[in-house]
Amino acid sequence: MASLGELERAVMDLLWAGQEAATANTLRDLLAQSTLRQDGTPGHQGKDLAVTTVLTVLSRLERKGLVERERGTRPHRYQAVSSRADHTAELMHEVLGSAPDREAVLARFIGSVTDTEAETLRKLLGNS
Amino acid sequence: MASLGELERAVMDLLWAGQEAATANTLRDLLAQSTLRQDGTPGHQGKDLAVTTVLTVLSRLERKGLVERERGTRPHRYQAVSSRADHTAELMHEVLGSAPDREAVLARFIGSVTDTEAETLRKLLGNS
DNA sequence: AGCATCTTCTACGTTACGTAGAAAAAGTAC
DNA sequence: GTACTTTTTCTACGTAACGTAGAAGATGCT
Repeated sequence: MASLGELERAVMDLLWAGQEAATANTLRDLLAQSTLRQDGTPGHQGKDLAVTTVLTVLSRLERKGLVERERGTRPHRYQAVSSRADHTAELMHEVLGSAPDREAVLARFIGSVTDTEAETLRKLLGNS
Repeated sequence: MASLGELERAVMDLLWAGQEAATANTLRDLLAQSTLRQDGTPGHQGKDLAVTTVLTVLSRLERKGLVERERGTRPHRYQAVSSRADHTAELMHEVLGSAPDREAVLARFIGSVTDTEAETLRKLLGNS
């Protein structure tokens, strides 16, 4: 239950970016603007989608357990179930768990981590 | 370029398990036996597949850059391009890289790592 | 009751994957 | 080098996920 489609991903990115729950219409509007990230990387191209398209995607994301919907409010509001960091970390664990030789995988993983990241990891592992 | 299908995965597992390059026929035979892992987890059900099926999958894996084929020998021989550990670690990096807030992801990741793994990581990060 | 808004249903095109037969290519045995 | 065997390539079909959206149904305001 790992991979997201392009649009699904774009929607999740928006939900993760905004802190509050959003409506399908809001999301549709946001998706219409081409999003450039701070680093200049193009997040996704501005697509002019029908609201129903967004709703379909949201339903699918809900079914996948990534999105939660408030059915009480009139335009339903949607929000990510877990933060992007949580979700991504979970994914990483899934990937790690897919191999029987986890230690070996970790070794390779650490081998190609940036210096900064290594430093972060040391701190996180609580040893000076 | 991350996800593999069930059969593709089974084939990769066999290639990763065996050290030598294998032929499609060998793989077909191996796939015919239900594989149980040491921990009792069922690796995959023994499926009696046509050789052409295996060949198709191998071609696709080659196209994806996961498998290398020796065209010189008569029954072509196939082998994994990188070890499972390498491949998995690479995947983990891909996942990690998919988030803008890598540090945050790492924090969550470390947060749910087993004690043994944490120990391994400390050693790997080379600080006592 | 009628209208505007929102949601659900249904649907179609595309692509990945599991699966394999038909046909082509390559090597083997006379 | 012709016939046979083995192997590979081509082509193809069914299924499922995803992008996409119209039609129809539900909900609420006036």
